[in-house]
Amino acid sequence: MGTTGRPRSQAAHAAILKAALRLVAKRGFRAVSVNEIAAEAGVGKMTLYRHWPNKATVVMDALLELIGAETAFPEADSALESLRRQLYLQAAFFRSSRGNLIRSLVSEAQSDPELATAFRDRWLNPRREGVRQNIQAAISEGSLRADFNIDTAIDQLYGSLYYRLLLGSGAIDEQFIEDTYQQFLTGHKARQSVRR
Amino acid sequence: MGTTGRPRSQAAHAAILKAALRLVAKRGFRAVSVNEIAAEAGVGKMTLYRHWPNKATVVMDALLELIGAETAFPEADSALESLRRQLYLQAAFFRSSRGNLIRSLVSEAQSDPELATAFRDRWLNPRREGVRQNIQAAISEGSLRADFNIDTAIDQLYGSLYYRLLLGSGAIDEQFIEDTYQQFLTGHKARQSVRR
Amino acid sequence: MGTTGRPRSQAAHAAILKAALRLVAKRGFRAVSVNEIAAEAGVGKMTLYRHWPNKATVVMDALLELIGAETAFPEADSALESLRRQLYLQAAFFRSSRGNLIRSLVSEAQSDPELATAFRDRWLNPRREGVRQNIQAAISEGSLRADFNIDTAIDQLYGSLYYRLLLGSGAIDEQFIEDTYQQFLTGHKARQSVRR
Amino acid sequence: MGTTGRPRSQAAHAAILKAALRLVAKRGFRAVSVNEIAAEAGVGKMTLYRHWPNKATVVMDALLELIGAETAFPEADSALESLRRQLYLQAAFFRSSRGNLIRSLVSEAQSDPELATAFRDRWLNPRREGVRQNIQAAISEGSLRADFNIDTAIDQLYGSLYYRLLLGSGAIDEQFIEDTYQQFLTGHKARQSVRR
DNA sequence: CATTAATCGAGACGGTACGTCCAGTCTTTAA
DNA sequence: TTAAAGACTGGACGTACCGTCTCGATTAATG
Repeated sequence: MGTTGRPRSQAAHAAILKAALRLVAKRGFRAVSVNEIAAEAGVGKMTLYRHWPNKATVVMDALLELIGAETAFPEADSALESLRRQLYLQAAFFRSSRGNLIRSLVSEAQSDPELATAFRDRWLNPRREGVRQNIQAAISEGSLRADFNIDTAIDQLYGSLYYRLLLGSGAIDEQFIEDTYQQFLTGHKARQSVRR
Repeated sequence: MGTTGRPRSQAAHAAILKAALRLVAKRGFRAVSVNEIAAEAGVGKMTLYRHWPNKATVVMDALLELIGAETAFPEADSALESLRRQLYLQAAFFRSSRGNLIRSLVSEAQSDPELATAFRDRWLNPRREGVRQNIQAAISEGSLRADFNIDTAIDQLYGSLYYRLLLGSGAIDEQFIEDTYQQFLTGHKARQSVRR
Repeated sequence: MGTTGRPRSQAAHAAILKAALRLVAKRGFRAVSVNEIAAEAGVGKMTLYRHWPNKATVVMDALLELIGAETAFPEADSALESLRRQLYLQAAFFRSSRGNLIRSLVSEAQSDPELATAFRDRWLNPRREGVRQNIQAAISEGSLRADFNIDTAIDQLYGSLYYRLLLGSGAIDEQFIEDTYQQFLTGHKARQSVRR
Repeated sequence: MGTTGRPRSQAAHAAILKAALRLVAKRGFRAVSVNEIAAEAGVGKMTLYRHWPNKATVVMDALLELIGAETAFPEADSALESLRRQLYLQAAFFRSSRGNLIRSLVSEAQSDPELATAFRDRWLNPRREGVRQNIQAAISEGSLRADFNIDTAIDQLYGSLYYRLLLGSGAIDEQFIEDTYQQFLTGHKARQSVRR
């Protein structure tokens, strides 16, 4: 009777994501074909398309499932310190070959509105939400002022990281991150003393 | 010496740039084919490929030759005011359909290192240089401090604009620009009073 | 082994041959593009190139698969009579629009050695072999002498048909065929009387 | 009358024909581009097109002007012997690399009716006329019968040469030519004794 | 001897076809 | 049923070459 071969499916799912991650991180989205991803995963092309509607979505999921946790908010003594450490984490991620996934997806999103929406909804906004909560915690802690537009602040904080990732105008190194963090702090810290 | 033979047609050159600009601004880079650009320009495909090595460089040149001057630095009473107005100008450009050229080129540059280099050398860096000179003028005028990394400051200033253009996380409206400018000012103004 | 995967579509194969035959017979080889053949067949260009390496081999196969049988040897009371009838058959074929296929292939073969070989091996030689066997049968029947070079005789017999097809120096009509046949007979018949 | 201006260069004319002959004989018509011919002749492409309307016509003229005389009728004691020697001459020409000119022109003529007409009118028919006159001389001399269709006889005589040239079914060697000549003789000689 | 006007070499032009490539869909056999 | 394999349609790409056009520079015959 016909209930065979199902457990293979999850293995295929994982293998495809892993292959996509590896190939795109190494060679970039455009240089990698769907056939290659399927072959690298030891899978038929149809299996890939049964799980995802197109190449971009595979890479999107690879990003979320395999390295989404890499940029989670680290624990720290204060909300501000947590924010700062996350900035360093994000920078390390952008510097690594995995930064290619972000570059690829942003690139494709320019001509694929659905991907753009998915990238915002599934990658960008969750991370922004984390930042927002952290900022609000810092406000509650009295470290930051309360009278600024948080969305704009987040754009200013992370915009320069994406800028350097996508435009390659400079290294995303510790000095750059520290300067960026300090600039954010200068603009938004509460009037009285803020440690560090 | 290349002094013989029929000279390259400036009319064809210009027609191709104009067609590329129009089509890419309207429909986006990927949706426009080289054939379409050539047809729209009333030109053979080989002529296009004789003038440029690929579609991306055509659009690059269209950006530089046709709208490069649009974002030049406007005159103003002070260096700071000039900087602020240029920010508004850039924002207006990004909001317009021509913003598609920037989105397209940054997108393609992710998989085309030569284009990436060309975009930095021919578009980004000249504009950054303008900003840098303006900032230095503002420092000379005593409006800004002198002890910060100018490159980093420029990335913070323009990074959020490119971020919103490419990620679509929010409108590049006047409020956003004003906030961004003020944040820059807060972080870098000279200790004593700065108007506006 | 090549036992997996979707098999090549016989329908596409047949549709391409039919389209090629129709278009080339009507308009000639050079005037027909690969795109047209594919479109007429309702097929993607890649399918055509997956089945054949170029336009010429498609037409070659169309000739062989669709009209190869048209010039088969007809039954007759004697070997000589069979030979004569085949000559008439070939002439009718050359006069028809399908003669364009032969003209096209011979034309292309002048600049395509592989095609030339294929045309000889797959079209010319099998037919020559048929003629040779027929001639040998006629020799056995005592209608023809046995002391002539058969290859040369075949060239003399069919050469003038191809000559008129390719050079257009005169009609390939019944009179011409009859004269050609009689000339062959005069030169090669057995010494004693052979009627017609 | 507009008889002023720089006269056309006879040197250029000759150089082009010579280049065309050399290149086409060596590499074939299709493999040689007009640019190459012009370059080889040390001439601009426009000069070539001012003298001839297209590539095929150049080669046609090269054939006629440079090697037309090669196949002229040789003197001989009898009309028949002259005919036979011309056959050997033609065969030698076909065997040489210059046979490529004939192959090229016949090939192109299949898709170029004007060229086909020109080839018949300027190459084929003059030679056929020579053969016809020779045959008629042989008839007058009493060596050949008078009751056959001369055009058909010519086709039979030369058809097999063109056949071997174009189809490559066998060598155009002395044996072949001799057999072909004898076959013609057998079919058309006068009833009484004919020498050789 | 200067003028004149068509020619010259060089090479860009419009147009058309070619053969390649890949995305996303479909179709077979095997398990 | 689902998987792997790979053929399918569709459409863009970049190349090649034809025959035409446009330069600045020649070159004979005319005036």
